[in-house]
Amino acid sequence: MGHRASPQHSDPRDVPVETVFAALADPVRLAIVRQLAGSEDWSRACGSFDVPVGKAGLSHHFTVLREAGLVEQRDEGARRVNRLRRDEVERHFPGLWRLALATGD
Amino acid sequence: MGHRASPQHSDPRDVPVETVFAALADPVRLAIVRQLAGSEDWSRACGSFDVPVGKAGLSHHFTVLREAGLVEQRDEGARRVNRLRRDEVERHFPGLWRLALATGD
DNA sequence: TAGAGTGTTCGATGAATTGCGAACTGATTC
DNA sequence: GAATCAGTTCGCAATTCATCGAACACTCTA
Repeated sequence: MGHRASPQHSDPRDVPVETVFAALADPVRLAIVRQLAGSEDWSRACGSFDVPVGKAGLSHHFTVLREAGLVEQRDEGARRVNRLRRDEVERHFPGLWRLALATGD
Repeated sequence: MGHRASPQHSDPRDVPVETVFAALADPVRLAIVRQLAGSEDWSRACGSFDVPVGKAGLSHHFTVLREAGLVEQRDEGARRVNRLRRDEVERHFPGLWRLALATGD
């Protein structure tokens, strides 16, 4: 029977810019966001990212990204798949993706 | 005799974007930056900002802002005056000021 | 030169963050 | 149904961060 509780999301319009900056200030979360940016929407499960933390830490980082309004998650069978909220975030924080995703060469 | 040691600055081009995000993720530092943005260059001494921290904390926050390449400081007599590095930062992190200075209404 | 003003540094403290392993839930597969 | 896979939650240790008061250094003024 039971469903799994759907993850709780924030609307980017309700998120203060400090929260967005704090979310992206962590190297693990920035790596997640960058890998997500190079992937198709809903194509990546949480465990599929190349980051140096265990799954408990990973779960925490996705919570932070969700609450910052940067990532959306959806359950798909046993897996939880992700997408970057490209358009909503770009509308409310124009230029943020350009900054966050720049390689910094 | 003795001079006072000039503050040490980072070139915005050498600063990773995580560091910039971390600097701006703190509400006190964001308030400083916003007040600085509304002031003429070199017109504001460190102690002139309306933020709810003592001077020890204030000194720390200015160090963080300097090392993030966001603020420049210069000694002027007994006072240390500040300016926002508007152009250099805008060149290397285009759109950052627009994000950081937006009122979020 | 004594005092006031401005800002830095030090040491301590408390809070928040990050990380891990273990136990747990739900979904899939055998 | 049993084993497995994906992810969450809990409890804990380690680290970092923000903050304060006190002591210090430097500059200006009286």
